[in-house]
Amino acid sequence: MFKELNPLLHSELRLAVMSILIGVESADFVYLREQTGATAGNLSVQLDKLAKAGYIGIEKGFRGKMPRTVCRITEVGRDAFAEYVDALKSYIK
Amino acid sequence: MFKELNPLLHSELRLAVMSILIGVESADFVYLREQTGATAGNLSVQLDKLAKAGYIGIEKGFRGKMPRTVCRITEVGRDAFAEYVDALKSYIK
DNA sequence: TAAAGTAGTTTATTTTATAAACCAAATTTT
DNA sequence: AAAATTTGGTTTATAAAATAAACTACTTTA
Repeated sequence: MFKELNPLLHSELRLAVMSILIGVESADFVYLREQTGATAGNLSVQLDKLAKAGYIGIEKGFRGKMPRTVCRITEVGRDAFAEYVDALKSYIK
Repeated sequence: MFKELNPLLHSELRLAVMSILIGVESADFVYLREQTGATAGNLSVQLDKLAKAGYIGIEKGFRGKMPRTVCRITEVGRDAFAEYVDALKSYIK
């Protein structure tokens, strides 16, 4: 009757991050923080979880002299997101 | 950009319960437990939360000699569900 | 009448989310 | 050129949530 909701994606902030990343080539930490309105600490933790699941890739580098964290969705992440959206539909229609 | 997800509805079990109740006149505890696959303890706790928020009404009575708990969605619950679904769309499309 | 089943509730444990505190380097102010 | 502030984060502590396990109360069956 109801499909299971991937608990990693069933979280407001992680879902927002994935929602942004699915629509862009890449996005950096500051952009994600601004768009989601999350605190840096919370964002840092949630990005780690997504990365550990292989849903996103994280590259740490520098823009000039300042550190810069760039995130990108992976194919695995894209699939998981699609499946999550599909599962959601069993609840909302 | 992203609408806030009502945390009371952003829970797999509570969402499943609301999803069932929105489509029927009423449903009893056992039916909800069977349809959702939840444990009785978990269901009991989550129904309480929905009731305290005024999203569902709970009537306790008897069917013959056995206790029977009947749940029904309220107008407030219906509205909250609709708003939640609308908010979700800001993440998944 | 003892054992097992039904319909739940309460309590305890685990997991999760979030905020607060912190760090290192860069930039700005005085 | 120190001192203070800002930037870009991470780590740690706390609060909240989900879940399971244990329990209660009553009923049915053997």
